[in-house]
Amino acid sequence: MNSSVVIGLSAVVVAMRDGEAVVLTVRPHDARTHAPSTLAGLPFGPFDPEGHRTFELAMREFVTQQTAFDLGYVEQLYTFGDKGRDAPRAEVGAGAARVVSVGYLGLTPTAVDTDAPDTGWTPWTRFFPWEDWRQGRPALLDDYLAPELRAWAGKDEDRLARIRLSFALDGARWNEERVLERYELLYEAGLAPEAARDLSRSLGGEPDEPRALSPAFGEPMISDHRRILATGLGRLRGKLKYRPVVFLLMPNEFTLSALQKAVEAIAGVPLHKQNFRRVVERTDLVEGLGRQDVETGGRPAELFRFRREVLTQRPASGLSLPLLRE
Amino acid sequence: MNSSVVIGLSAVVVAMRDGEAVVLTVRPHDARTHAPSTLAGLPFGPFDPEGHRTFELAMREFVTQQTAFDLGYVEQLYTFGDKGRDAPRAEVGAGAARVVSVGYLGLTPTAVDTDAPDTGWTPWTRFFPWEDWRQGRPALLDDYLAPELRAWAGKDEDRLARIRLSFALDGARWNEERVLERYELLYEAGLAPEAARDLSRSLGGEPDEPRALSPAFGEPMISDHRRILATGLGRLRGKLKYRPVVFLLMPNEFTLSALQKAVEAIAGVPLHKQNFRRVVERTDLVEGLGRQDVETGGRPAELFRFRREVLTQRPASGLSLPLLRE
DNA sequence: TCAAAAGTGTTATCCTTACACCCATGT
DNA sequence: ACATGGGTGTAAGGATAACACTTTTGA
Repeated sequence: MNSSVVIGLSAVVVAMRDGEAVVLTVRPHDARTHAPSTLAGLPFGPFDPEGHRTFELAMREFVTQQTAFDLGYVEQLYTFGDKGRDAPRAEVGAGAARVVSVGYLGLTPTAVDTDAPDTGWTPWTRFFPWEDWRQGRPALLDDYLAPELRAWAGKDEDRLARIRLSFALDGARWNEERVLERYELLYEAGLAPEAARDLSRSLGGEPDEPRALSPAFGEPMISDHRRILATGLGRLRGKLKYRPVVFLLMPNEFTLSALQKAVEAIAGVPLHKQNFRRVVERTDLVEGLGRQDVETGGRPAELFRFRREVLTQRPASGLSLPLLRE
Repeated sequence: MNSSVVIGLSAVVVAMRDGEAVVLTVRPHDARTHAPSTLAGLPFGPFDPEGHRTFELAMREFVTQQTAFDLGYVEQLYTFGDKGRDAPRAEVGAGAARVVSVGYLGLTPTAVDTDAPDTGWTPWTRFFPWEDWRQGRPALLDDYLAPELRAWAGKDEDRLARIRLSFALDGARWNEERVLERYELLYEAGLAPEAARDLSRSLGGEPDEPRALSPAFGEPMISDHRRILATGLGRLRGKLKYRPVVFLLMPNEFTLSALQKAVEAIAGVPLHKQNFRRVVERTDLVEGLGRQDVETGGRPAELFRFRREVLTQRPASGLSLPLLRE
């Protein structure tokens, strides 16, 4: 049989929904039983070398098909080609082909519900609960992750150093961008259910009963989708700081608090209110509209809009993150 | 015939050689005539879905095979899949397959000559002369590129804005990171010989006699290799600022001037000597060795080494670029 | 002694951080 | 009136940018 390569495209589509950052997820149906998968996945599909002129066009087509949803901003994330972590065959439906996944990041201001079945918006915190530091250092980090990671590392100094740096143990500073590094460590340590699954599949045996893991380790996803999601979140967190991408997630008019909430929801850290305002105003990226928001409580807030013009005028950087000390 | 996908891997391998930044290039032989190509290319090869476990391992194997050279640091750049810009079939040797190229960036401190035939180190300035602002704004920008680009844009305001921003026309500030954007604009405008070649190939005709272009437009490369190179240079320029990657290009011991020369050669901009020193010293990334360099002229300089330790201790950012005003 | 490159010192300015306080609305 | 969230002012500290100057070598 002629072994070949199949390219799978997956999308991390991010939006804001009442103050929370959410990703578009699907529950694909099993080829035999037609039951929807118990695990969530990202919208995905095979790339057709005949029909599709570029990856990006193919991407947009899939997402619209599967989710009845039109993508706005799109960028390529990474291409994964490791053996043993490819998408299950059934999902792509091509004989004995090796699957290579190209991940994409999409941002949209409208988290509209779709009629498409088994499609919905899920907060990313479900998949990476340890990444949310908005209420301070998450307790589950020290209670669940750290002990297991330390047990895995044993006396291996290299592993210990990686754990400390990635997960901010022993006084190391939290770096919110290293989402992928952290997920990969958990995977390597066998603390992601995906790891056991991939291993048993590559050995050709029946799937192991996955070790019972606390919800602290996050909800697993289909195939290598959690890895792609980690890549997307990390990229987005980095990009926030040097490109005005938050605005792609905001409606046309928004308050500064809503903007701050959005940045916090993505970056997963609490920000200093006054200093955040200053940062935003100094950059000239927004413009007050003079009008005010109908309130939820407290003094009404002024509405602002993103000054799209800046994009065509100067290189426009993003927003620095003025952290709020605990 | 069963149309399929072939994955091509290409490497942008960068090193320093007497103060210049150089990339590893090959001149592949024609399948029929066996004559080496007149155009330079990057080291590349097809990915074997059977034999290779990961892209990165495959990469390292190719580069070593083709150039008798071992890679150090490696990172993935981007995956290109556009129809019409794939590698010519002969190069990869697979029937009617669609070629997708995965580009990689490699950094090495030793620009050793290899015995491998038709392999060598080429300064990147040959391919992107407009990217070198070390001697001030390059004259060829205003003399050759700008007029042609403006002619192409005509009255199209969107194109004009892109040109102005990318190429720093009409008072816009030069942003050294946007290497790919600039190359893509030149390609789109038909000012890269590759564009005419790709167009004639996709129309199935005989290759057009490429329009005679001044050397100001840079030396073309095989396939989409100049695009991959542009991606690599842009990525490296960005990375300089937030990761200590320059040190991967330096020998174990170096002077601060040599370090500055290296940063300047990569970033393509002149830096302010005193302020550069301050930046380097403040970051604690280097350590004086007390010993001095045997000189080429002038006062001997102290030798420094990169403090590798920092990498395992804290997140370690790169070096800011204290620009030297003209 | 002079050119060339290494290396030091100092200042103004701007950005970040931190703290304290006032304002407008709903209940 | 008071709780809630919106919004302002200001001062300290650190980083950057710009300037001028001294030191050590080889020719």
